[in-house]
Amino acid sequence: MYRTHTCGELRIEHINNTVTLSGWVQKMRNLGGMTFVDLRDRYGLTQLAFNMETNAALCEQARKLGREFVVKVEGTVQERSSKNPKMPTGDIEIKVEILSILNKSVTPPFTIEDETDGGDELRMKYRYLDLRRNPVRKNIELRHRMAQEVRRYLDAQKFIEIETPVLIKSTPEGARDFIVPSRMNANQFYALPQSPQVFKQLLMVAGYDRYFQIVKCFRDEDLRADRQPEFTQIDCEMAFVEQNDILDTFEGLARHLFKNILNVTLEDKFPRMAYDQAMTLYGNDKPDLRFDMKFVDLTDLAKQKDFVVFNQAEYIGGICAEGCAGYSRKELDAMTQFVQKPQIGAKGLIYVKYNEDGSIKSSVDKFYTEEDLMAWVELFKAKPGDLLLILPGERNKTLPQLSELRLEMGERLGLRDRKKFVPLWVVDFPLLEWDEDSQRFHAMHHPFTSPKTEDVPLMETDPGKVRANAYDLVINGVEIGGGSIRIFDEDLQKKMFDLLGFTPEEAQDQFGFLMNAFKYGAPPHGGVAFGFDRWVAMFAGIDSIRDVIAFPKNNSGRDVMIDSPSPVAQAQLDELFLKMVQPK
RNA sequence: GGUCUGGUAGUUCAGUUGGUUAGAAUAUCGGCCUGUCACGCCGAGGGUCGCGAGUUCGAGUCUCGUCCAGACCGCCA
Repeated sequence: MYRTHTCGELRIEHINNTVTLSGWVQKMRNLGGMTFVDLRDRYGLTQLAFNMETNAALCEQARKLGREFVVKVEGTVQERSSKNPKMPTGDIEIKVEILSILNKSVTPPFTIEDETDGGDELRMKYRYLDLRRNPVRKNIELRHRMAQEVRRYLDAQKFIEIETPVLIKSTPEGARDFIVPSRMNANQFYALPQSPQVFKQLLMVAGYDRYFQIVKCFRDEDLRADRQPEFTQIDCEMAFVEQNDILDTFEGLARHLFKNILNVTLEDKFPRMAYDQAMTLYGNDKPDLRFDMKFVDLTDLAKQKDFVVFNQAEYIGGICAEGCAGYSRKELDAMTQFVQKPQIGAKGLIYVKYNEDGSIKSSVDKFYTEEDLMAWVELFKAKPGDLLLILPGERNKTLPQLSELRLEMGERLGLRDRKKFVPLWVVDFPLLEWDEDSQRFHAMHHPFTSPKTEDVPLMETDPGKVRANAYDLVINGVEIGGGSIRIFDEDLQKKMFDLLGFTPEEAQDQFGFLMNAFKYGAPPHGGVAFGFDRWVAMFAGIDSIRDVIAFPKNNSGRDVMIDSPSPVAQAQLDELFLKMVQPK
């Protein structure tokens, strides 16, 4: 037998018990006459004590252990003569009687400690060692508990978990597909799913009216800290529901997870905000509502004087940064540089200081009187001591720039508290967005999203104005999930494909199976998918989803541990009728 | 596809206007030490300065190219 207990469970009440423990050598402390060894497993640390006086041979053996050796010990639990209140097992130690080395270890390339000395790259290469560290293990365990709670909640709501295929068909819409060549079907390819979208809709047609799956999805696009080529969704679909039924059901899921994992009670009804309003007030379709700082539209008021920068601007908007009137020239310059970064791209930043003493100082004093500026201050509802930050320009460029500025100010003012959680449903997304490159409309959500009934006539006259029955769940400015009520009518779906620029033949070729299915009694249905990795990262209080994935890929989509992707043998290529081409 | 930052001991980093033998901490190894738990003390080994070219009497340092890593933009229905 390898163990009677884990390394995390022995306490003072186990004194005099004879126990067997197995684990890894975390640390050795050789004091000469005595040697202490910290033994580690998933559950904790237990101190092993060896004494030269009582058993010299055993103590000599213990001194030869190295970091990360795997050992089994048998011995007696004894009370420590000097206890360690920082450790759960700090009151006891094992007086070892038998020590067996189960496996040796070479010296690990970095220290297996909470604060490791290893850099990211090295820890990725030796991920199996990094996973031994507490902070990483905690994230993986958190992920497990969240997955279990998702299943518990959805099962109680009569959802059933159904697996869908991974080798499916490539479709032109959306992200780039990963493709898999077929050996048995020469020159034909499977694609890995970007999501199980069409399968879950087919399950609705099949009458499985509440489906879910915690499932891998694949998108061959460039990566970020919060994006991986393969990622996990909580994928859900319901039949015989309207938008509100879905929002209520999944608000329930969110509340369940927050309560059972973080012990955070969220409000009973999540606020809902139309997409247009989110863009106007926050310049962003996923506003962070942990703080207010709404945009104020200054366009009309500011255009009354001889200031050409404003008079030429389509839109002038600003935010009120509370208590920032005391900002120095240096701080204001830093803010200006922030909005001028290429990623943000504003030309400049205008400020108005509403000082504590009621006086006003601005960067546009030459063009506006104190009375003019006082009218701005009133429009912003600013208090003495506040600072107005204003950006002019094209509306659809300035709103996102102002959003970046708002988030930066929120950060500087400490308003983005990681312990605070503010959920929001953003609803009424546009059905389509115009794509300049291809000179056609793209589906903003996906091609199966239903337009709002009252907007259907606009599909003929002004497709860009059509709103969709689509919604995103946003928490703290992070898009946690999104979904829509689907089209379940064959004719409407055809019209949608037509708007997206598919010929009837192309639509039939790509999505014929779905439209055929709709001929056989498709129920009204809709669903939602949550980015599970992002949700776990948020609960873990971190920004990178890599830290909540056991074996993540790097920036370039490589797994540096197994070194993939990698070339394959010529014979494999031949079997698949593939030929290599040298990249330019 | 683009912008920016970085690459020096096993590891994390420092390295001055371009100038002697490239340092520190930690890890590793050896010695001492009977209550440590970031043990302590003494000592030792450990470097193609990512790679290639160039400028120079002289390059870790400057220039160009290249590879790798990270962040961001484009992209991601």
